[in-house]
Amino acid sequence: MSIEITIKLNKNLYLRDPQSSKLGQRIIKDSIVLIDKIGLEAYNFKKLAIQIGSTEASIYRYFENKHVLLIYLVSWYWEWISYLIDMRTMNIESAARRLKIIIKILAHASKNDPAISYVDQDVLHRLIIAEGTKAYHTKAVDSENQKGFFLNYKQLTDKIGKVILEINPKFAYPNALASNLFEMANNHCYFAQHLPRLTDVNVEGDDFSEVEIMLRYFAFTLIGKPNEAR
Amino acid sequence: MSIEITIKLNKNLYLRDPQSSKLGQRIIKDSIVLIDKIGLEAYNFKKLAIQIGSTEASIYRYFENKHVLLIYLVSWYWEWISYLIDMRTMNIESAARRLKIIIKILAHASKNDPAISYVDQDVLHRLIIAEGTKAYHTKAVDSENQKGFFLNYKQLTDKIGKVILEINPKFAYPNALASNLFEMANNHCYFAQHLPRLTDVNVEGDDFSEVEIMLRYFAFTLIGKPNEAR
DNA sequence: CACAAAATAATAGTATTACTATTATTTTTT
DNA sequence: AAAAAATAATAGTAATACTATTATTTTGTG
Repeated sequence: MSIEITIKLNKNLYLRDPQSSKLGQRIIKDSIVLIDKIGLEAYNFKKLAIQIGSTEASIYRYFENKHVLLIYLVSWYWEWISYLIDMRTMNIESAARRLKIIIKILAHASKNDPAISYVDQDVLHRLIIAEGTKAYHTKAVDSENQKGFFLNYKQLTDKIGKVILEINPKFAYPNALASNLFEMANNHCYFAQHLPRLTDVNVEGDDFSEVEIMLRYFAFTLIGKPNEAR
Repeated sequence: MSIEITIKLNKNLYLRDPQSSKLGQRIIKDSIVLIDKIGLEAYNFKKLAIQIGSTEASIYRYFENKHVLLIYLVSWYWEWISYLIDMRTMNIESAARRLKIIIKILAHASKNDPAISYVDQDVLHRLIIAEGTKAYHTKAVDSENQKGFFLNYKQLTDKIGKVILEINPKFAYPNALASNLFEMANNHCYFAQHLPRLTDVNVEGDDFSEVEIMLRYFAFTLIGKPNEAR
């Protein structure tokens, strides 16, 4: 017996719910692994079909195309981070302490949560770092936004922004700082590994603690409670 | 009579120097316009060839593929920003004043400089905002990095980082802040226009002054000279 | 200015990609 | 056990991302 947590996403993101069947779950699971392995540009439904022993046509009955599938994966990540924040900040009075926990989650994306078996969260984290922003950097942002494709990111930003405002109700840029912490977390993990001159932090293996420390310094210095900065 | 400024880029970025011929210059000029218009994904050398009344094969003699061409355009932008920084901060003693000028340049990417006729800088700025990060978010980052494809970004980061250190030699994250100011400038222009809930700034038309004010606030608060923050 | 060399254009062709359609087979539901 | 739904197998199309070949035009040099 075990608890399965299911992340529910906007119905516009898929044609058939991939969580509702074995094949659907394999599409998600193996897409994450395959995109991580060969990159979004080289990835396609043909290769995925071969990987999971199915056919292109069957995959197309779940997702319109690989771009929407990417948005599905990214949304899944946004929603999962949101869930982790709720779990781990529950019952904590101090907003500053809650923000520290949030920053830890953003930087480490946490180790695999066995409650969600059909997604390898570490690999997904790598994928988000490498390909995440492509989800919303597209000519169709506005129409996709109208369909609610980016709602999970907005809600996550709201959530973090509200904690920031709790710490300092006069802070002028709660949402900008919130989304920037998310973007920075991903960017500086990537920079440390591939373009180290663009950052000052080191990442050894999957130890992102320097990123976490930097984000904490940035956040608390900006919000203006210097005594909380450590 | 007039002065023409030419931006020289890493020779690995092209097969034949596009600045050396009419056709090459049209490839650059029209690529910027076409990518801005239809987006990087829909853009290809066939459409570009039709646009400039040439052929695919001719374009392939200048650039290996559209990805490398994108890196060329982004490098051009990085180098141009570097040039603008040099020009406009020349002879200014105060590092803080120099940083303010840098932030203004990052946010506005300046209006068209008639000294460079074959690139529409406003359109290029839009392109960088929308597609810029795709240049280095690719499976081949490491090998492309070795070929020096991202040198201009690193040099720009260095340059800004040094000014930051001049203001506060004890600041621990000069390069991270530098690259983050660059990324934030682009991101928040984009967010304000397409995903406003991810930011707190407004952008009306091409007036990015709120982005500039926010970046100034972030930078000077972090660097730690609060009296300079305005 | 004439000729060689280089660049470009025209044309054609290939393998892969991003799909759609049709029908057969298997699985699920009732 | 029959009906409905999902999947697999197969085939096909238009577009993409190139490469190759040859003809034509432009440019550079003696």
